Amino acid sequence: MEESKLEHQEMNIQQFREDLLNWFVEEQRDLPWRKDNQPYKVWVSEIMLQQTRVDTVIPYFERFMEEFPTMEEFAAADEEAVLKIWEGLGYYSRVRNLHSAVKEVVEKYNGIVPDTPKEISKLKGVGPYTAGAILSIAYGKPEPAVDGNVMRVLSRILLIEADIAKPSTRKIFEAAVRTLIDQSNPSYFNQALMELGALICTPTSPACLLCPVREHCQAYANGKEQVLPVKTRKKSVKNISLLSAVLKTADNLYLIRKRPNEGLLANLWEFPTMEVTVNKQYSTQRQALSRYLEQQYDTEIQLETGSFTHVDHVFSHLKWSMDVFAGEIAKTVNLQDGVRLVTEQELEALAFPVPHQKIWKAYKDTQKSGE
DNA sequence: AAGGCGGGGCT
DNA sequence: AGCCCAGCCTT
Repeated sequence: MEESKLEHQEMNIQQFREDLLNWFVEEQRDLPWRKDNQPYKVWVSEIMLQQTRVDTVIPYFERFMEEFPTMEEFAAADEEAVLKIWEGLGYYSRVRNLHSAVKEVVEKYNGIVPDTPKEISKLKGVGPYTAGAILSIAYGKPEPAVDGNVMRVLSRILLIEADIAKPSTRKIFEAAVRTLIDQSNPSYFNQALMELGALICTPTSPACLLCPVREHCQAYANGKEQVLPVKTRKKSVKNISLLSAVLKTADNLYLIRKRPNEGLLANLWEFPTMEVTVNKQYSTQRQALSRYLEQQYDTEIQLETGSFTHVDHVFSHLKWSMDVFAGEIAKTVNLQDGVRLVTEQELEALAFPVPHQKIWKAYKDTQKSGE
């Protein structure tokens, strides 16, 4: 910051705002959450957009608003419905926190989303970025909304070389935004910075020749747009080998279980699964899975000889490598808490993480081709 | 400050 | 095979 044009007052801030906003007025994308600025809609869209691309979010946002048009209706929903609407979107704690926070707004704030940084930041799942986004977009308040786009764009325009992977760096950019932000239209100013990051000032090969604020960009002037922002990289993911089973009773019911209420994929449903710690022989794996299932569910199980599918799935911090067996439950199951026997229709109405959706799809494909 | 927490689409 | 994405929470 010390060496930036911003502090030396060399930058024409008025002209920068005007160029940025004029571009946004002309070029902004037609997105479903831009039809109006209702705080509830802005809120839902901002939660969905955390670490998630616009194109991915669009259909989820449409379905969400169709199912839960008001905060009151969302607040009244049960958790299964809440998880189902989020199924496949990832980072499921987002929707658990959103549900909790919307209930709080309905109960304690008379259904009005708070409009101050202090109050809105207390809501679960509303961090510095989301607070600023809601306050500026829904309420027109001149608060910074610094996300990955904004840090990338401003690191280039202002030639800021701080490592954007560090949590503390965000404060530098918030300070910059407080100086730059257009007081008469903070909503468009914040959205324009993000839109510019998404459409022009992209992570690799930014389209500088099309950039509306190229004349204000210090990185472009110094040929540094390709080396900014500075970002240290994270280490690679851990591999985990799993064995799963699609188990069916003679009555065509499937055995599923609910994951623990915290941690990875909390409260989502899955097919019974065990982790394998060592690389064992094929038949031994099948035996290990069989023993695990019979002990776990106090029943007798006949697994088919070979696994019918293999599923690889990469998360942000680990990788699942799953071998999946089909089997029949020979005896009555002792149903513990969080374990259910369900029909196909019931199964498909519950929320499953994508790797287990892949298993189900592969299973149904084998049923189809096997007939 | 560092790591957990999804999933998909680029390069 | 990484990297990135309209981040937040816990430790």
